[in-house]
Amino acid sequence: MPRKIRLTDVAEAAGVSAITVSRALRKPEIVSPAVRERIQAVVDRLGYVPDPAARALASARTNVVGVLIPSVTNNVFTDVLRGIYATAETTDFRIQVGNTRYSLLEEERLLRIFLSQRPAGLIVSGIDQTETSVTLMRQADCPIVQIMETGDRPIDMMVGFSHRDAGAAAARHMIERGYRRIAFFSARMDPRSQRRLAGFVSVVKAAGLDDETLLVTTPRSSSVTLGCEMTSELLSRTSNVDAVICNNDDIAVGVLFECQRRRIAVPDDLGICGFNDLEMMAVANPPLTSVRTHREEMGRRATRMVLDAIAGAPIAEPIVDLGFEVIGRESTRRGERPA
Amino acid sequence: MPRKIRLTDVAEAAGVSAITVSRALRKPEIVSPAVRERIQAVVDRLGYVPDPAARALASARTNVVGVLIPSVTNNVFTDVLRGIYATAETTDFRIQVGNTRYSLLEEERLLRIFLSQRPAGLIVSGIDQTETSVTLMRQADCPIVQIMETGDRPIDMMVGFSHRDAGAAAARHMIERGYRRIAFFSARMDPRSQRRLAGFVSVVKAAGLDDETLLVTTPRSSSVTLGCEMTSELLSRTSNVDAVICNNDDIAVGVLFECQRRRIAVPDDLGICGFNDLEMMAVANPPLTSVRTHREEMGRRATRMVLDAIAGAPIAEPIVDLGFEVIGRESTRRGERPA
DNA sequence: CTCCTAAATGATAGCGCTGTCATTTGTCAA
DNA sequence: TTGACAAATGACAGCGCTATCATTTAGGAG
Repeated sequence: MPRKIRLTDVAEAAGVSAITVSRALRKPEIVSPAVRERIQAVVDRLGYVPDPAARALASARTNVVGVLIPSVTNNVFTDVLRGIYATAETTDFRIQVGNTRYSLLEEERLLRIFLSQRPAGLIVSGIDQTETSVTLMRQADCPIVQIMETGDRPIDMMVGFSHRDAGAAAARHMIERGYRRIAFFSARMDPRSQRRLAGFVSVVKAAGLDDETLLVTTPRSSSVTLGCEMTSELLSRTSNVDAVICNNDDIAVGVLFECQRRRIAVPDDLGICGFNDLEMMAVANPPLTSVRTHREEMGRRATRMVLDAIAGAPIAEPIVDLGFEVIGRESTRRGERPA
Repeated sequence: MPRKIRLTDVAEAAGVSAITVSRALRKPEIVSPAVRERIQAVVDRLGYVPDPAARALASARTNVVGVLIPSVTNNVFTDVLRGIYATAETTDFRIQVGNTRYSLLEEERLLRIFLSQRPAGLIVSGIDQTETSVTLMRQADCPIVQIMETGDRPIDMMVGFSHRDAGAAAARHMIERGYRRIAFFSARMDPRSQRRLAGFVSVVKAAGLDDETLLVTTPRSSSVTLGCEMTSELLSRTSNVDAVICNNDDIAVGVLFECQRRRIAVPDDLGICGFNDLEMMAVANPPLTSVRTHREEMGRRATRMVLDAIAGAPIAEPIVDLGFEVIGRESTRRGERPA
């Protein structure tokens, strides 16, 4: 293995000082074009790659953008991650993912570790950090974007949407489509799920349609299986229900499968609405209504905001609301019959 | 923001030299118990966290384990990732994921970047790296585990299973269950998909059941939608088919939805078999047969192998075959009728 | 020409830690 | 008590880069 090429090797070969090479690489515009090109040629010829550890030590700043998410398997976050990776991979910045497993304390622990490494930027999920976490982040001198939801009082920047509004919109959709006995299925009550539920509740209450027996929740994480089980549980409790809003698409698919098994007609006997609008919703049988969210775009946007802030660009919008759309499909297209 | 606590701060407070603190943290056993405890107390009190950049620079070795995977959204890899994160998060090592997007050249590029950072270890997907990548990895002086599949000639270590055997086993299962006109649906023909197809082909050929018109492939990435479309395509081409083996579970679910729409009876008119045995397969209607693979365990195992090797432990088994199981469910449980 | 200013380049000193070798301390046999 | 050897600890240099300040060069104005 040939000895590692260092900055000084490049400098020597190009006939300039080390610091000039350093500058040519980091801020080309402050080096004269002639020198810049000569250096670039040598860099290419020798295959020089800067040592990130040395850079970090000397500049007290790494090229790492930390990302804290609650799950590395949940579709919602992997979609966001894809957007983050896609945006970061054309730059010199590396993404480092921390998995908080829906624990605010684990988030705090990871935050400490990340911050001790002087990250270039940080992307964290949600707006419900612990007091300590918030303090840590306020003291941090790197750009920070909170993703997944919006709120007032951002730590620095935010990209997301209102989960409360989304839950309310789903409820309104069901009511407009003629459903009256609307159940709500929710797994893993993370803060965002709770806000969607709150939005749902506020709407059904206002319409005089609220009924606590129609709420099914569990701390287990969401899955298709869970959708089946929740359906069974609800139906064992009451048959007086004509629709289900699911806090996640996989639950909705589970409800659909269970309905098929029990020969419950969707959408006539039971309307189904999911959340996130995963790809499969459109091709299910029948196609399932869902609330579309913009997960990949959220990742892209958040990353761009961090990178812009690192570059010192002024932040036009510190809070970006990406919105959502209720995509009404056949699963909530009820025939004309008494409500 | 209080000044960062350094090693020397701890050393001073504990009344020892810096190097002793360094040793107490990295190799506690070579420091006397009394001193070790005194140092640990000071570390806790001051909240000292070592600077990874300085460590990396001084020791020419980072605490980063690089992971190269083709996709950050594909379920298969996110499950593996979960195993990797779970195993790594109890250690001082950080995971850094590189997304090759199924491109061997991108993989090579990322490999160069990763290796230039002197990673503690590397986990790469598959066994089909470019010549250059292989050379780079052979020259690297860190442990490397290839995951997802097995083969002879590992670069260093391997954890996976034989995709060819898995494809063959699925084919055998269908034949045993009485299917004779067995189609094969495959998206994104990555090397592993191709090997599963090859295993399938070898079995149907041996049984005299091979028919090229029953092969449906596409470079598009797999999805439920794709399963629907492939079903339509196949049926527009021929109706002489009694089963489908899908190279991915989401395709299988798509086939199921399309069958439901077309009122094709599963399993009597068409048997369906997926691959990976995602959670939803067991609760679909009817439950879908699939080939179960051990993705999370693969991630855990690979990470443990890397960590053990870093720690200098002898490698008991450099090649670990995790196997697979055909989980026969109702979707391939055909009633008694002429084949 | 000279002087002044800005642009370009360089010299120097670390960043916080660990590798290496040197020194001190402790233990035990003779 | 002494010497030999291992265990424990320390001194020092330097990993590869960049921040900071110093110096040189270029480009006009007068």
